Amino acid sequence: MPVTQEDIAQKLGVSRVLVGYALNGNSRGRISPDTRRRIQETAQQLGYQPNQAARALVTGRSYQITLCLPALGNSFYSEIIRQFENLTHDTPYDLVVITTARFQKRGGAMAGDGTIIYGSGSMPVEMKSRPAVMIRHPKATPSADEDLNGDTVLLDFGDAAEQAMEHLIAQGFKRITYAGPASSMFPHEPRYRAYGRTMEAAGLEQEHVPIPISIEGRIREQTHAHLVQHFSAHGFPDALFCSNDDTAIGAYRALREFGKSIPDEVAVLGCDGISEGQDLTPTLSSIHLPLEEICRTAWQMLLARIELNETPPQSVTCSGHLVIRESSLNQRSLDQHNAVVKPRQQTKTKP
Amino acid sequence: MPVTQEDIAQKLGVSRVLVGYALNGNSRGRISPDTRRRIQETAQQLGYQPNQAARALVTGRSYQITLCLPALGNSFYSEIIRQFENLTHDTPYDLVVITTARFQKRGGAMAGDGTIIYGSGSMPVEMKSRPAVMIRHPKATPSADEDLNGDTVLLDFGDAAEQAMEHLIAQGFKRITYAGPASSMFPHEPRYRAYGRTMEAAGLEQEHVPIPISIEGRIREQTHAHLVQHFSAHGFPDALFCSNDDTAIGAYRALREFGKSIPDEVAVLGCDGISEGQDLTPTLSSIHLPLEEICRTAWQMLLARIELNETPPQSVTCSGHLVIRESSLNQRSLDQHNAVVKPRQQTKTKP
DNA sequence: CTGAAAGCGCTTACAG
DNA sequence: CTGAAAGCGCTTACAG
Repeated sequence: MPVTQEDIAQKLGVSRVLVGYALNGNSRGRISPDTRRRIQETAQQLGYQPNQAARALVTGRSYQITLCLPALGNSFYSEIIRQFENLTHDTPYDLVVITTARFQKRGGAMAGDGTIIYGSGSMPVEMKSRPAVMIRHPKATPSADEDLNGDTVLLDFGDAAEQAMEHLIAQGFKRITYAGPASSMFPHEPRYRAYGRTMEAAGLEQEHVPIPISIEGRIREQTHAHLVQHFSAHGFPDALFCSNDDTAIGAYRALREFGKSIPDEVAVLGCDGISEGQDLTPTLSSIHLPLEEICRTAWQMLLARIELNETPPQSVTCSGHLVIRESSLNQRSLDQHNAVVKPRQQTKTKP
Repeated sequence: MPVTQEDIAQKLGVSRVLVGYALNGNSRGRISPDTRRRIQETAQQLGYQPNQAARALVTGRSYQITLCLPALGNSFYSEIIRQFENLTHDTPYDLVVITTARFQKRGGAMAGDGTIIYGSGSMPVEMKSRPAVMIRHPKATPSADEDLNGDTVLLDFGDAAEQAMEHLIAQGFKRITYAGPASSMFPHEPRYRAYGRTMEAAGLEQEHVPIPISIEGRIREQTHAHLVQHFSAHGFPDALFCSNDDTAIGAYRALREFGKSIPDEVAVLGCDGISEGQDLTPTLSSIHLPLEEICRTAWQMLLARIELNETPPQSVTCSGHLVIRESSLNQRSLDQHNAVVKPRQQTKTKP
């Protein structure tokens, strides 16, 4: 059985309240230094650990923040966990990581002082009374976004997605395919919309490949499997515009399996800007999200909400920006790019 | 203010205990179906959420498992989180993710029902009384490993590391360098030891590159920076034996920057077997850890320990195995490998 | 079928 | 400088 303050009090023959004061130390001069020392020593020696549940019950604070993610099969989510873990560093908060599915099954009944929800859905009703902030993409309709029901960090891919598509078109690619989870294919979705508009403006034919994603698995594996089938049946596009980087990586796998080289035969452009992109060959062009800023903003909003629940719900928008690397370039651009970025590689001698 | 059972009881004019019974449902026929229904409806309508702290205090169970990791800057740790997240699926447990540094600062005072600690250190004294399992590498001395002070999943790289080194030597590489965090360089460390023994047996000169790692950063970035300096000063080895895959990926970056092609000019072999390895070019040879098995074993040990604290501490060993992909092959092996693994790529036409 | 009581371990205001 | 009391919200045995 764990040691309690009571145990320490009995052993020392003092009241159990005194022990509490001595251990927490916030009692200006109420306790003689000697008594305090004796109590602390005994606590140490008995291996006393405060019961967090009891403390949370009486203070109303657990010092836990729940981080609710759609799944863990996408690298991007790992980077989010890492960001929030960093943000806890100089705070007393711990991170409880949970999937959206479980969170909903639980009806939002969490032990934490607040919740950060990443996802495209809307805030669960249960959360409205508790501190929470959503990080999400725009909803199906613009009007739905106006309906703020809590603090929100809105992810905006719109401009960057247009730029990405214009870049692809400027490279001379004609058959450009949009690939991604089916959930990223609805009219108001910024990437989907940018794709549709630019393709139409350029007079090009659209081609959508919705990837069936099961939430337990890894996106890149599911994408790989699906694209292999798709390519077999429909041949290869000039370029692939992927709604996230894991999809793009799945596409790399599939294309490599067919012996198609990237980007000369098929160009690929991703979205999210996971750091793994720069370790791929070729390096992955992508729409980068300012992840550090996004997470820091959400964190600060949540902490403010926990401290004082007065202010009206806020919404902050964070925009992605296009980062062009190798995977989306035509042959000429690629040569130029290499001349600038990798002068040393030019001197490489093939055996 | 959150709604309590008391609020429901008052609104309905029943005792507050009755509400508790009605809501938890484990009172065989003690409550009339009608009353129960009314209570449940009111709870719903008031937005009642059980107070987890109160529940934990009285039951002595928080249904939280603390997962303690050295840091989050290594991809391998993300895969570990993912494994444990999967393991929680059909259980009532949530995962609290915490770094070792914080865990120690806290003196191990965690809210959870049990703790899983990944790392090479020893079990903190404070944990000995509470359910915990360590996943770790062998310690500095074999005798220290005998001293079981808790349930342990021991990671064994020994045989696989010998095989890896023999493979590298068989490929004809002479100057083989051992690179990795300084923490992976002590005499009894299986990889370090295997390296030393095989190099000595082959009459080759040893070369160690300890990478200075700060725990907040990402291993691959720190490795990259350090290896660029190292290569500038000492030139290039024939092969790099890295004590983890993130180090290997950092090496990829550095080598690429010098225009060195892998594996023809410098071969690379990693350790851990993160899934990202197969998306690299060339695909990464590595010592794969059976991560799913490791985590499942730790999870089951911990759950058993939480349910019944009787059995003596157990230790299970999980062994890594060598997976040879492209990055560690000499030119001839690589050609053979490609002929077998990627027949379609042979027909690829370079523009 | 229902109610009143005890207690989990802690913190915090209050009285000496 | 120290002690006794109240109460956080819940669960669980027990008495009607």
